[in-house]
Amino acid sequence: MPKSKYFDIYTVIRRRIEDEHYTDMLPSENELTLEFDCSRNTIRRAIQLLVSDGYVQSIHGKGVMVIYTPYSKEQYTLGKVESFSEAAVRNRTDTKTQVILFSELTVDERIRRRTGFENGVQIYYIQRVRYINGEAVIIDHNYFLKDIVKDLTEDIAKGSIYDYIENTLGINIVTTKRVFTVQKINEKDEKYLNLNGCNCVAVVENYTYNSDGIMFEVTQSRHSPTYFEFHDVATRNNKI
Amino acid sequence: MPKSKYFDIYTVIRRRIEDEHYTDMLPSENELTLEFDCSRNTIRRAIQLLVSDGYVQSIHGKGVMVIYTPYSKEQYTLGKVESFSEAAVRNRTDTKTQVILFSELTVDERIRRRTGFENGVQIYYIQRVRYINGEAVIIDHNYFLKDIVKDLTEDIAKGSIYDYIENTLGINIVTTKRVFTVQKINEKDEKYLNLNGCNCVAVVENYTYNSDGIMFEVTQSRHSPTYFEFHDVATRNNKI
DNA sequence: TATTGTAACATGTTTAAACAAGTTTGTCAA
DNA sequence: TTGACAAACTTGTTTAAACATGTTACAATA
Repeated sequence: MPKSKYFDIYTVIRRRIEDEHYTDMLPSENELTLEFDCSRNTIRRAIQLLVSDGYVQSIHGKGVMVIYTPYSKEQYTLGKVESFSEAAVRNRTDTKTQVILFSELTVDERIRRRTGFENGVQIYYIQRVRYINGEAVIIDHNYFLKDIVKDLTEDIAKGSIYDYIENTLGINIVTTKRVFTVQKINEKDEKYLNLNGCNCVAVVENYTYNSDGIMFEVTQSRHSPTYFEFHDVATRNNKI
Repeated sequence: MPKSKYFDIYTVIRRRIEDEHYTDMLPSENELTLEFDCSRNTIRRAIQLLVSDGYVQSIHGKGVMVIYTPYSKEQYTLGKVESFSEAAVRNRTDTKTQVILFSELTVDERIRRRTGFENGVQIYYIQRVRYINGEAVIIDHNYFLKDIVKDLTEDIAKGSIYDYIENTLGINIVTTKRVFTVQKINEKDEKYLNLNGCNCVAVVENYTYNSDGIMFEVTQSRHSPTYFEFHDVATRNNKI
């Protein structure tokens, strides 16, 4: 559904920045309004997206400055809400997934504390090892609400569960809350991951909400430090 | 400068969510428009900020759902663009800063590759150890453009450089790009930090831009895993 | 009873206009 | 030459209106 005008404009301008067509400043909002034949508000909305991507920065009274810098060496970047497979595809890497546990169970007190799901709810609990270029780099612990992610199978888990969720089930993923920590390795990390002598892993806890505002997934991803790299852009609200 | 209406409204609603005055859904945009005596657009702008905070999620045709969950155990959270001292103050922790290197130098090829600053530019290079509740938990390597961060002294570095930058120099920090990795410890980490047996540190590289769009600071913060916790909210753009 | 349709509500997109406020530049006066 | 000032730009905030689209609930219909 390529519906909205502002998103199309955003895409065009973003591409131009990546192609270094714009390097110093964007054309003024009025000029862009003329080029894209739309209102100033629509242009401003597109620019807002570029700001939150860290591509440009608006300067009151002067214009919109391009601050985009292409990343060079990254191997694996979770930029937005994206799955392992998506990121791998984007980075054109060879990937494989090994399911080491596929279970269905009922949330008890221990799992409730870990995930935030309510006691008594039915869930899938899956453990998977992720390989990039033949190296084991991530162990995922997935908890899915059975009510929402219906009829999950081990076979699906071998591929992309996100693809199944979005394209087969038609669930929209809207918000993801993440918590990053660094933790000492446990036995499974040691058994499966290529750790290169590290005794710690990068841990990303994901809490994913669908378009009904229901948190239907909790995932803990334990990354071998070697391949872990995460990018983020923050903009400050300068008002009191 | 508490100028804008939408930001005030955002602050009020955010407070109400934190106080659990709103738990399931926000009032509709039309109701909020009446209460705050403003246009619908202004309400929508306030809600937009709450969405990017991960406090609420809009559901087309239904309403705006509250998905706020208070954090419980966090010790140290860099939620936005905030300095060590700010975060510490927010979390009401005892902090101390020890300056272990204060130098002024010219960017050479090695520093250029590390920071992205141009060759020949004058910078401050500072190393600092940060203590929380008496424990050494972070080593900061700061690089500041001398042209912009003028007259920095070791004395200022002992306190909050960000306070000096913002309040004394009047520089506005707008955008920060961050890269997270996990790296093996080096000699300085081992010498200064409380590592609790970990042989890795959480590394956050900060690239900070002022309101002129100039990147004037590059900082590498090396965190002891024990105290490191980072929160993030991502929202997905569902358009093609 | 079950289904359909519709009205009333919700958020999403787009336009237009007006004014506020910061920056740049050229002109005019000292 | 220098300084002051105003005009012409820039982005920032706010309002108003119209229409699109998704959801809910209720009433009419089969």
